[in-house]
Amino acid sequence: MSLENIEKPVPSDFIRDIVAKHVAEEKYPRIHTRFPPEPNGYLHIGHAKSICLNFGIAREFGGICNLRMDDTNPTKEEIEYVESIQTDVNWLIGDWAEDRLGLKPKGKTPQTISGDGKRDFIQPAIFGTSEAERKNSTTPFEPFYASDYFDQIYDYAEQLIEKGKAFVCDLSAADMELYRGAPDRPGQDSPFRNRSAEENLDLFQRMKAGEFPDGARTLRAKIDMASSNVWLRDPILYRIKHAEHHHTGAKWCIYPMYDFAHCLSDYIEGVTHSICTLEFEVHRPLYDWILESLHLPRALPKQYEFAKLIPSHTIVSKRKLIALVQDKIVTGWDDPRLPTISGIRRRGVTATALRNFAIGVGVTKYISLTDVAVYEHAIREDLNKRSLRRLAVLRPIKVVITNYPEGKVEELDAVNNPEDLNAGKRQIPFSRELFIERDDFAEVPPPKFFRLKPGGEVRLKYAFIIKCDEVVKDAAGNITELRCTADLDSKMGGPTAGRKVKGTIHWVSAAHAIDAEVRLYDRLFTEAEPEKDGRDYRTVLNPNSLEVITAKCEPSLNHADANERYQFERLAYFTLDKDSTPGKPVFNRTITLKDAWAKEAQKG
RNA sequence: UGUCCGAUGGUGUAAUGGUAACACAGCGCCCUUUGGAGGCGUUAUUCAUGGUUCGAAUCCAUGUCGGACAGCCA
Repeated sequence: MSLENIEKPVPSDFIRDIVAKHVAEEKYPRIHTRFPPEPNGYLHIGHAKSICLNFGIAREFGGICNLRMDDTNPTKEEIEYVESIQTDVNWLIGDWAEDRLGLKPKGKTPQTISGDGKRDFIQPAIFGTSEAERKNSTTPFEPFYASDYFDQIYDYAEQLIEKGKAFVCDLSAADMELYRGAPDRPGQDSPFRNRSAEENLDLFQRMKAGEFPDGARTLRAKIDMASSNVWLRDPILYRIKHAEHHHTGAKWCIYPMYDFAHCLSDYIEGVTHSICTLEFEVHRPLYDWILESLHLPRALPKQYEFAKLIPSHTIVSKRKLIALVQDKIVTGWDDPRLPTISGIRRRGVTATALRNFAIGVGVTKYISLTDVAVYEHAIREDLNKRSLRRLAVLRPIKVVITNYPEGKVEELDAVNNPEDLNAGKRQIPFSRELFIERDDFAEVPPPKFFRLKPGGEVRLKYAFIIKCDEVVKDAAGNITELRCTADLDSKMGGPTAGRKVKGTIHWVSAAHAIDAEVRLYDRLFTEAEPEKDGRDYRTVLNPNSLEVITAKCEPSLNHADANERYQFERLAYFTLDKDSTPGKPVFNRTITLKDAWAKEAQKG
């Protein structure tokens, strides 16, 4: 079984309970969910939860999950985002749910079916393929687009007008706000509410034909201006926007609103369970009203809502993320400190780890703050199992082994991954002059310091036990070199190999070490809730969220593989960054190892 | 002073009228050629009040607190 396929027990939550019940009742021929982002920004960790929920359900119940661009507002959406969304979704679902991904042949628009003298629109999904198969296929696939249904949605709007359930309204935006009332105060009917179906049809067609400027008129549902639910107070279905659309070009100058387009898109695609976040709870009656008013021939989709993921020590709102990029607080959408999926990926977090986290937080209707420590645990748990161990010294100090011959080099065996012996071994060169970590030596050791100290002994990982004989300093009193003697019998297999010394430290041979740029990433914010009580998140930025250093690495790291994950022993997990060039590797620190000594040292 | 939704250890979730459990975090111990990983142990929980019931985290009522909703955004 591959690492990717090691999964936690199947989760259970209130939505899955509902789905399981529907499966038992055979309510639908097949469970069909969808993940419907608006292509107006990059996907982030919150979307990851939604992706895992929707694809997870498809996977557990033998269903399909469509990827759909919810692109009904041309002024906010761009192709760049459409592409990044596809990349991120494919990466996240990987071989976990790739065969549940519902797509369609490129360019395909809904079929029209006539039965009982009634039109019906259907946009079926193709699924059951792997990403590799799709790439090699002669027929290109693409995600679904709400904008592919503009003709059908327009048709539905006319049907509503004919039924007397929608009207063209000439109220200005300001007047409409006045007429809407407030949550605790009823609204008033629009003076245009009782236009005839013929007049409405004519006006709506002229809206489509481009006769009116932006904002001049809207198409509104005729529901109830006195409803306690503001979303039922004759909500806008269509607005005029003379704007080019990234997918439909200049074809339209009227665009449906989210509420009108979404439920109908779900219906056209045969979605059974339309899962969204809690803020849409109050929209649900409208979702149902539109579908029921149209008297559609097939089973209607139902909307279910869950609480979105709010991770601590970060921000997730699209607007704020854009600000971080624009203010150059981070380097771009894929900055490894960002909670965007592209940033998370670049940081070195695996799709498996992100999924385990996103699934592990559970699905409820309670709005909670998820401690970033839970996320970090999921990353470490995954990386511990898969990462290749390597020796690297971040902040070097020179050590000379005085009883080791000058010019001698020996290759020592080192295990690649103690958690997976199949990962094999490699050899590391050892010689007279080494680098060890500055923090691993203390001239005046604090209590419980297990590392190198004057007159003390420590184990060099995979090598000898050494003893510090002399501390060499420059004129300013800075330590420049440690002179040590090795117990030459103490290496693996040697007579004194079993000798117990309290500490084991990492090292590299000075002559053989390669330099690598290492980017040490940390949390972007120092506070769990950067914007708590309306505070400006800029006041709680972590000044140390990125530190760039040059590290001394064992030679094998010259051939580091971008698809691998590495643990620099005793330090942290790293992955190769895309900025690497041949001979000049750049490593990103994904997450530190747990550091029990740091905790202990803090107590003292 | 409207409608809807919610409340279980420090945090996040489970228990679907029948012993309040799991994970993270914390603390302690064991083990360790990573102060990692692993193992063992431990601290700590049902918003309040009333009701129904043999029995309530679960059902009902009232209250308290928190959230969502008044874009021609999604």
